[in-house]
Amino acid sequence: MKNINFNRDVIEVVWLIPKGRVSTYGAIANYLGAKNSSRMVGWVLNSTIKIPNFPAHRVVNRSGLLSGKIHFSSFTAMEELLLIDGVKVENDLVLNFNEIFWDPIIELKL
DNA sequence: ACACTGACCACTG
DNA sequence: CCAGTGGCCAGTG
Repeated sequence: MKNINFNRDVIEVVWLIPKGRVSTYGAIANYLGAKNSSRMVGWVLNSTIKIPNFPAHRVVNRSGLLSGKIHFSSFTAMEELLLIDGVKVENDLVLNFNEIFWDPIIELKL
């Protein structure tokens, strides 16, 4: 696996997303210097389903849509996990997305 | 080697 | 706001 470093970095950043906040595929890719490779972030996340307590549910797409919900154990699992975090979801959309958006480029600023 | 598929996104008109 | 387009790159058949 050539991009093992990228995989590890994605996982590392997602672990840092605080409870009650959400980030996006693009923001994480951008932070890791893989600006146009947001698809790869989703690809990495797909391999994290086996990691216990991994907060993959805190990563949504750029419009706050739960585009990854179908990859969870059940179709409601992602939304339920977000509700536990205190994040309100309606129609697979994070309601106050702009306010709780966690951008690693800003939050983990050098 | 080729074509197609994505947990995506920025740009353009 | 919406549709089209192109870029990204690991897997899969």
